[in-house]
Amino acid sequence: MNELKPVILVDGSTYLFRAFHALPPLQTSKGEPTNVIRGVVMMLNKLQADFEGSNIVVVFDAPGKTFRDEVFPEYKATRPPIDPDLLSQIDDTHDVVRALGHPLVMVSGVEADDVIGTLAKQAADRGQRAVISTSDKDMSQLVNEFVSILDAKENVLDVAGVNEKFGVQPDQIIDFLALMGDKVDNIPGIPRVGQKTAAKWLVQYESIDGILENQDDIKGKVGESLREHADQLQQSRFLATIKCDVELEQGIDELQNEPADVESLTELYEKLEFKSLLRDLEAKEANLEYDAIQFKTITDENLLKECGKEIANAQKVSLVVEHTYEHNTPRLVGVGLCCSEGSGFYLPLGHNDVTVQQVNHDLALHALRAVLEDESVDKIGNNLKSLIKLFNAHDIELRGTLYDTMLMSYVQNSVASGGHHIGALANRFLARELSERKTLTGTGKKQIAFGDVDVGQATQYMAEQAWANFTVFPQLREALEAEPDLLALYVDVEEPFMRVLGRMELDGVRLDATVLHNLSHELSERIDTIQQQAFELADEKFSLASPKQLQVILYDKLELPAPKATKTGNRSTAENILRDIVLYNSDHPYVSMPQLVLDYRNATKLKSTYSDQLPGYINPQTGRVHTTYDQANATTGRLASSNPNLQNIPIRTPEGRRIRQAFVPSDGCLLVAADYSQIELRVMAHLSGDEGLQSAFAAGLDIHRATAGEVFSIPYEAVDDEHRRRAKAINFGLMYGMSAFGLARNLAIDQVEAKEHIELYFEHYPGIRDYMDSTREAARKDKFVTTVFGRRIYLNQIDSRNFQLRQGAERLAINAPVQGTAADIIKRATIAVDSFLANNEFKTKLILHVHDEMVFDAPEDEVDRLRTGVEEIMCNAGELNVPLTVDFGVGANWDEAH
DNA sequence: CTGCCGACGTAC
DNA sequence: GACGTACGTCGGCAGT
Repeated sequence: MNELKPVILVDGSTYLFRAFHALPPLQTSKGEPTNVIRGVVMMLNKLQADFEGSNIVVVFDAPGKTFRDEVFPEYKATRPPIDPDLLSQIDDTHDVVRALGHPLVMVSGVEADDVIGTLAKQAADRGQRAVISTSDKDMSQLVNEFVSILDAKENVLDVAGVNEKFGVQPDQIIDFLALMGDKVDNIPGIPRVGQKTAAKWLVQYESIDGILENQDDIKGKVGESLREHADQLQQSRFLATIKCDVELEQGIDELQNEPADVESLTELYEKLEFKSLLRDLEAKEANLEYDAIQFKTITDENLLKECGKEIANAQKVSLVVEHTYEHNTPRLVGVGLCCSEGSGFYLPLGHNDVTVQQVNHDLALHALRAVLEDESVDKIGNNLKSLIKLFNAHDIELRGTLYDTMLMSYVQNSVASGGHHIGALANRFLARELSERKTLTGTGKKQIAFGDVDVGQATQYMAEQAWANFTVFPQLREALEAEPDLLALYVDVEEPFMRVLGRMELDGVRLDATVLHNLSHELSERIDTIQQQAFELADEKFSLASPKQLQVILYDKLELPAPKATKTGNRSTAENILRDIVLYNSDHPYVSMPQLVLDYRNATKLKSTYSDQLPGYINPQTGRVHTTYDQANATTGRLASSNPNLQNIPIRTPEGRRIRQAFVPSDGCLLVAADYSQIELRVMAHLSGDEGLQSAFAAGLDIHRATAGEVFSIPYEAVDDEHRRRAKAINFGLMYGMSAFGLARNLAIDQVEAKEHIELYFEHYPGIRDYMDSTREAARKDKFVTTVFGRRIYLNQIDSRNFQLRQGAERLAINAPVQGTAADIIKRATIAVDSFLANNEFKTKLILHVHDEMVFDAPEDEVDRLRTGVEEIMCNAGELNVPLTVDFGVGANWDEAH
C-alpha cells in the first residue's frame, strides 16, 4: 500500500502578514489594496508546486476572543491594531483560498495554532507526516518524528533542526517559551531570561519543574528574578502551549483538496485585476482539457468509416495535409482531421514504415471525396487555398462553407503578432505551444521526408494541428461576429476571393522561355563587357555587385565625391546617388565608373532576378508559371505574390519590358490587361471629400495636369511637363505621408520650395489637409484606421516613445485606408468578374493580379465581350463618390497589352 | 554549409 | 530622420 503523502498545514494568519510586508502596496484601478491576496496566492501556488499531490489545508484565526483571553485578559493586549489595508483583504483572501480548492479551517474560541496542532496530531496518529508552513517559532513545539516545519525561508525544521536552531528539544519548547516570555504575545516570562539562558537551564534541568526544583542553585540577578517571578511560570506555560485536542467539525481524513473552482477564481482574479494569474489560470485549464484529448491514428477502413460518420454528424471538419510530389502530381502522405474539441485523427497514407498498417491511398481518397464534396460539411483549415489546389489535382472539390483560420485572423487583425499560421493562432487564442514540424523532420541536410516520420509522432503533430484549427475557429468567428464589417469582409470578400486565387494559381500564365533565354544570353555579354571596362578603369578586379567593395573603389581609390555615411557607416552606392555623381561630376577622370556600375546593376538585375530565374518556374508539361498569392500578409489588405513574384515584373524601361514580352497567351488567345486608372488617388478624393479633387475626377481630367493647373495657377491646357511632374510627385507623396524634405529630395528642389508647393496644394485642396489631420487624430485615438469597407489596420506603434516608429505609424495611418480601400475594391471586382466569366460560359481565364490590374488569357473572339463585361464590373465595384475608370490593353504578350 | 540581415532594385 | 505596400538577389557575417 502507498504511504500517505504528507499533509501541508498552512498557518494562514502568518501568511497574511508575510504577504502584506513582503509585497509592494499593489492595488486595483479602483484603489483597493490587493498585495496580501496576491502574495497568499503565490505562496500557496508555490507550495502546491513543491508538494505535488499533497493536501494543503489552510488555517486562519477566527475572529473573536479565545480561551486564552478568558483566562488571561492581557494576552496579546500589547499588539498594535492591524493595518486597515490588510484587514480589508482578509475576506477576499479566504474566498480565493476556497476557490483554489484548499480546505479552509477557522475555529472560534481557539487560535489557528491550536487547530494546526490538532490536525498535526491527528496526522501523526495515523502515521502521516505533516508539514507546517509558518513563520511562527512557537509552532516548533509541535515538531516530532512525523511533524516538521517549513519556515518563511523554506528551511525544513525537523527534531534535529529545532534543536540546532533553539538549543533545546521540541518537547522543551513550551517551557523554553514560557521562560523567555514573548513581548508580541504579551506572555510575561522571567525578566532577564532570554533565549540563551532559557536553553542553558533546560539543557541542565530538562524542564521548568526541574528548574524550579533547583531554583536555589541558580545564582546572581537572574536567579533572583527567577525566584521572584516563578509564580508566573505556570500561566506563561499555559499561554505558550498549543492545544492539540480541539474539537473539529472535520478531521484530517476529511479535509481533502478539491479541484479549483475556475469560475469563482476567474471572477475573483478579474475583480482583483490579477492579469498574470488569470493568464496562468487559463493556460492551466487549457492544458487540463488538452491532456484529456485523444489523438487517434486511422489505420484501417473501419476506423476511417467511423471517422467519416463522426464528421458527417458534426457538420464540420478541420483538415491538414502533408504531401509529396511525384511526377508533378501531389500524393498525400497523411491527413489530419478534427471534428470535435475533444479528439483528433491522423490518417497516414504515405509513410514509408512497412510495419505500420495504412489505409490504401485511393481508397482513402474515395472516402475523403465523400466528406470534402459534401456541401453540408463546413471545412476549417489554415490556408485552405493550398488544400483546394492539392485536392484539385485529384479532381476533388472543396464544397461547403470554407472557414480559413489564416484569413479570419488576417481580417480580424492583419498585423497580429506572430502572423496567422496555426501555431501563432494557438498561442494567441489557446495559450498553447504547438509542436513544430521541424522537430519531427529536422532541418537542413539532415532533414527527412514526412513519410519517414514515425507514425505515432506524426499523429500527435497532425492531429494537434487539425485540433488547433478546429478549436481556434469558434473564437475567431466570435471575434468577427462582434464586428459586422469584418465578418462581411471575410464572408463576402476573402473567402470567395481565396477560391478565385486558387483557380488562378492552378491555371498559371504561359511563358515563352526562348524570349528569356535570348535575353539572358544578351545580358551576359553586356555584363562581361561592362565588367572588363570597370576592371580596367579601376586597375583591379573586384565585385561590382558588392556595395562594400564598391564604396572603397569609388570613394577611396577613384576619389569620387562620397555621400554622407549612413548610420551603419556605409557610403551609399544606391542608384539615385550614383546618378547624381554622374550628373554633377562630368569632368571627373573616373566619372564613367559610376555609370558602369549603373549599367551593370541594370543588366544583372534583369538577368539574375528575371530572365535567369523565371524559366525555372515553368511547368514543363504545360509551359506555364504558377505563382503563389499570399492573401494574408500585406498589412493593408493587398495581395503579395511569390515563387515567383509576378507583381514586380519590369515595365518602366524598354529593357525591362522585354521580360514582359515573355508572358504570352494560350494558342488562339490574346492577353487582355484591365487596370484601374489612378485608383488610389480616386480613393483619396473619396475619403477626403475634397471638392476640388473630386470635381477634377468627375470631369475626367488628367489628374496630375489638373493638380498642376490648380497649384501653380496655370490654365489646364498650358501645364508643361515639369509642372505636371511636380504635381504628380506631390499627389503621390501626400498619399504616402511625405514631408517637405521627401518632396524636395524626390524633385531635386530645395526644401523651401517643396514646402511652398505643399502649402499651395493644401490651399487648393483643403479637404486633403483636413482628412490627413482627422485621420492622424482618429489613429491616435482608436489605434487603428479603416478602409471604406471597414477593413481595419491596427497601428501598433502609434503610441511608441520612439519618434521614428511613431511617425512611421502616422504615415501608415494616412496610407493604409487609401491602399487598403483600393485593395478591397479590386478584390470585390475580381470575385464579380470570376462569376461573370463562369455564368456566361467564357473560356477566358483570369490569370494575373497586380494590385490594380487583372490580366486575362482570352480567346480572340471573346475579347470584346470580355472587355464590356469587365469594365462594367470594375467601374462599379467601388461605390465611391468619384468615378472609377479602367484602361484596357490587348496584345500578343503582356507588354503589348499595355 | 546554413541562416539571417542589410543594401539594393523591381512593381503598384 | 525625413515616402506607403510588397519580394528576390546578392554579399557579408555569424553560427553550425
